[in-house]
Amino acid sequence: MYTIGQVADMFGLPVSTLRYYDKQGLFPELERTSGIRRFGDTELEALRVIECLKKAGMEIKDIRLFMEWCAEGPSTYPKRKAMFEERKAHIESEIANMNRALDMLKFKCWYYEQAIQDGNEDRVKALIPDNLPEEIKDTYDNAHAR
Amino acid sequence: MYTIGQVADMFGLPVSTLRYYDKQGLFPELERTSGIRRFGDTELEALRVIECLKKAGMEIKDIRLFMEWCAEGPSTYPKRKAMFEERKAHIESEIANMNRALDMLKFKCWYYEQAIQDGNEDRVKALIPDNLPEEIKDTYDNAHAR
DNA sequence: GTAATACCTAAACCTAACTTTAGGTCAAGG
DNA sequence: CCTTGACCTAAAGTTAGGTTTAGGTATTAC
Repeated sequence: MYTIGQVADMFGLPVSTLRYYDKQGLFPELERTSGIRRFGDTELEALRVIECLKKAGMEIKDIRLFMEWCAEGPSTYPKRKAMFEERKAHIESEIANMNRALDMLKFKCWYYEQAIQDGNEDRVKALIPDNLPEEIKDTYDNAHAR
Repeated sequence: MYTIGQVADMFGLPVSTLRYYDKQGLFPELERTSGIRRFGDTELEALRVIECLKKAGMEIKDIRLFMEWCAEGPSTYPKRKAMFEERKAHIESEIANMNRALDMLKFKCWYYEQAIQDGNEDRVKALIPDNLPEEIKDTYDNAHAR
């Protein structure tokens, strides 16, 4: 059994965050001795799950929901799977978006590299082909391939 | 020249958002006739830039900074490039993080798929190799490769 | 002539996930 | 005895990027 301060040190989290998680119902089994929180294995495991699911961009209310489903037993396997499938699809589309943004940024870096060399944007502007430079300028590769 | 409502329709943005951008100093050249905003080519171009940089996760204050640098001329090319380089590095590390989260989610989906088939988690738990199941369980591929 | 629109402002509200503050209990150390 | 430090609570504050509201003007439609 650990105090809140010990757990905070173990996980590198502020004490206030742990109290906040508790308030959000993320430690439903948490015990207290004369008002003081006592963190046991259940809570440490819960914290590991929380850290993991937060990395996947899950909101606290969803994490709580997931934990409730875990407590309910095997009948909630499909719900839990559906939650992760939905998260997976979401993350995949976010990754795709970020890759598009990344192409744009690569283009911008290349563009300013040229502009710095030339002292103006005239040549680099002329280099951009008119055919593909719409929104997402992955024009970088095109321009770069010259 | 367009009114705020026309621009809102053109970009599919709420009028309130355009007024908010204006308040944040994103249309420094914006003209008014008797109090009413008149959006010209400069502002439409600014909006295109804004949409583009927002997709790259840039904050409004950084977008404003970028626009100020653009107005200052060629001497700010290095600053602008540095800003994009920093963004690029940031996005790249975010993509790496999300790929790690994605591996975890794939594992979770696979895990619950097995659990649903078995009606319990006993077999699937036993399937997870002890060697690699630490934080980021890309164990999915390992377990799946059996 | 009045009702619906489109525009304007300032200021309050919203969400998420915390953090900070103010005020209080309790045990150990000097 | 009294100060320091760890714990507690409730409530207010923070941040970003808007959105909503309340209140006002001006034009157009019937």
